[in-house]
Amino acid sequence: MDMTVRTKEEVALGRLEDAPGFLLRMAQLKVYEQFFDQVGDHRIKPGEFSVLWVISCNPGIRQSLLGQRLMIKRAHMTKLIRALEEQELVSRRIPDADRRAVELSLTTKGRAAVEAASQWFFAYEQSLGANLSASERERLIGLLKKFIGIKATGL
Amino acid sequence: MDMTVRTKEEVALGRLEDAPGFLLRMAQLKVYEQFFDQVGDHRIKPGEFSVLWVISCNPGIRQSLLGQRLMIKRAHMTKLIRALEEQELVSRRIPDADRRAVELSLTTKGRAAVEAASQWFFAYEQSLGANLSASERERLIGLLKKFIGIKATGL
DNA sequence: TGAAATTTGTTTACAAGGAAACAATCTCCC
DNA sequence: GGGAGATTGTTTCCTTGTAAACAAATTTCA
Repeated sequence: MDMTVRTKEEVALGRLEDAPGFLLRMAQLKVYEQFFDQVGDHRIKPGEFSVLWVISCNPGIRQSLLGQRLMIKRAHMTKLIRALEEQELVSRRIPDADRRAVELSLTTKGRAAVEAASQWFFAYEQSLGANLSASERERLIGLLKKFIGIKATGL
Repeated sequence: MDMTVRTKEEVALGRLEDAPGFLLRMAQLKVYEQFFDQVGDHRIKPGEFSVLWVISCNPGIRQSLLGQRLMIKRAHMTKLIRALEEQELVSRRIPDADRRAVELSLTTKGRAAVEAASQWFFAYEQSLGANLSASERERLIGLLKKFIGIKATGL
């Protein structure tokens, strides 16, 4: 006799199976996996894209505010912005009103990069959740927005 | 006149606001933040707990299978298991049937640790999504399960 | 005013996690 | 049987992200 499990589907998860934190982690890992399958690695990564996108939506946004909104810690944001600056996608400006702060904008090259990347980025986002029906997908998006505290319109 | 945003809520996200991959990332970051606020850092981390828990649900499970189920890469699993072994929570056994493989079980100490940790772990999981109604929370759990490919019972 | 406390960003040192190359073992198929 | 190829786990190196200490500027408030 042999009690050991053999396939991934046979592995018992017990109560973990209904734990939202665990499920969110698994969902995010699956999304990342799908990203590398689909988009490959020779382009802007999702994290970088979100930073560029939000700067393009909010020109002159302060680094600290951008970090708060995207839940990126200050130390990491410094590195991200430096990397984007070295690629000449982002420009930094110290405002006179507060000389500790940094205001971020896209360069011309940065705007072009966001324009190009948003094509495949949103196509990839659209492809996520293909195993859900359209209404389930909408409902998931609405619930996630509410979960993280973005006003869920309608739902 | 001054066009710059000042508070987190004013930051425009544009189309990103409806991108499931982005929302999942934000949700997971929020969960992690809440974990450290609530549980503190002097205990087992969520990732470690999930490994211990799944071993306890599937005694003798092979390392590779555990990794597949929890979407943990082999290289990282090696480190995790070694750390747990050094804490004498997990024991490794090379089966005769396949001497490449490793079968994992909990030690007595490991079983006690899971028993104790599951108290606060599931309480913490229960506290997630407190800003959702009970039915919304259930629906979110069901949709996440379907999203990641665990059979969603009912929903 | 002017010292104490706060905010903003940077630096440094570290933890979590992944990719690629590797060694050992096992499976397949001639 | 025995080689080609696949699987399993480990090691090494690298990327991503965090924590803590710090410097500079700003705000608070006696």
